Amino acid sequence: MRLLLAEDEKEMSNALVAVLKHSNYSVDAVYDGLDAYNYGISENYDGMILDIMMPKMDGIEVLKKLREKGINTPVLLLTAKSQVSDRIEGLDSGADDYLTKPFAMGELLARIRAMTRRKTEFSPNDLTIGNITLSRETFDLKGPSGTQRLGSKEFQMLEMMMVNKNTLISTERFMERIWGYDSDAEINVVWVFISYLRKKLVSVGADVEIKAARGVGYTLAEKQK
Amino acid sequence: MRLLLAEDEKEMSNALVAVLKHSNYSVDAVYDGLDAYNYGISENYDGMILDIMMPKMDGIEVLKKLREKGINTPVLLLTAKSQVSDRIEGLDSGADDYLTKPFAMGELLARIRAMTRRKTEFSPNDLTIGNITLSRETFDLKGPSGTQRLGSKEFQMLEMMMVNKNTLISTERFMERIWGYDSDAEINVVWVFISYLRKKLVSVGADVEIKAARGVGYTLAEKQK
DNA sequence: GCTATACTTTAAAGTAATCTTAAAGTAGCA
DNA sequence: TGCTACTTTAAGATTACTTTAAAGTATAGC
Repeated sequence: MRLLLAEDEKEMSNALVAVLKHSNYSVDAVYDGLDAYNYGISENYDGMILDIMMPKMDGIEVLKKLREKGINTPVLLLTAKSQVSDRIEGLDSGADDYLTKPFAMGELLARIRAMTRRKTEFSPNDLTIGNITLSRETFDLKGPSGTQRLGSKEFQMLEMMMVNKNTLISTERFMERIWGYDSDAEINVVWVFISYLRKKLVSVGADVEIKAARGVGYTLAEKQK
Repeated sequence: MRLLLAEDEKEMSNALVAVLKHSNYSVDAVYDGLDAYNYGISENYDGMILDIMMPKMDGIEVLKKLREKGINTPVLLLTAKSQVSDRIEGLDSGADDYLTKPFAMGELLARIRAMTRRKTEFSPNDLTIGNITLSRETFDLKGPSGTQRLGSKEFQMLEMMMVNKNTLISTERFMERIWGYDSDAEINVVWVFISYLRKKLVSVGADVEIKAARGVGYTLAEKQK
């Protein structure tokens, strides 16, 4: 799960990023409303956390503009004021939830889970292609000859490929979506995980394979016989 | 037993929390309808006490929305008015009971007991999975090679896992449901109790085991042979 | 009200899974 | 043939979980 966090107070932001990463989210942090909008419009996120008070453009404004553009990523608003008017305006503008500062981290996590769950409720819990099934709940990859538990990175990569079956996914897209813009991981990480995935696919007896497209990226497709 | 109390008058709320905690309930207190809804939807409670007159969303509205979402936690409504119309609407909306202010604490406690009993009446007294049985009455865990008495925390954790056999339960969910939102216990408490439980499962000769899903949570499942 | 006991929590040290990097090997293509 | 892009392996660093021990709290029986 990839989240965008827009919060201008550095300390607050850093603390939140730490907690969110710990809870298995990939997080991109931005520090003003303009960046929030620019990042948000990429549709690379499963959820966004927007502070209302921010330089350049306030959170409600960002939200309105994104909704105008047809971006319906779930949004959780953070507000320092507990004023009802702000909240109502936020919810009217298409926010999915809001939280008043100060708040407990546990509550934030619960709200994020609820928010993204509502969204993903209709997307199936198990992905199936050929003779393999990937559980979004347990990260288990099942095939005719066994089950393998995938790590978080392996899971995210395979999930992307299964959702976009037969479609080419560029190495950069993997990096952006899974490691985030600000990651300094080498490109070669993607190659390594592709290798791990192929090994696990073979070990569960999959009839699908990951094909490389030289200079471009990877595709998941059923094996030819 | 975990209760949610939604009551906007601080003094009243504090008094109720004190009495309820004294009667061995874990209590989360919220002070408006929106929070009542947000907390209630987590399904972390064995019962909810909702004041009808509350800011942002009244108790009946909260109840209706929760029932719409399929949450059937028992609800006791508190009303200052003794108007019949309110009561009828409340009961129609899926409340299990109501109480008119002012009321005696003793009566409130009795109603809560009755309400939660009705609910748990139909859930079996013994949970069985594989070759182990957990008694909800005595907190005894029985297996082929012995019996172990579980502590309250151990019991609650194992109960959750047995009810949700083969389903992953996140560490956060354990924390929320057993320790509550406002607890400041470290996450590591969960790990410690998982360890105690595993030890007791082995000692009674269980053919089920608790599997960890790194970064996510735990699952109870029958052992592979 | 004291003491023994059981239960809960914290802390810390040990273990294992996962992630990242580096480096050596292989294949496609000019 | 040689360049580049990918593949694989292995080692190290990091993180997450497991276990143990000990300190803190609550409870029951005297």
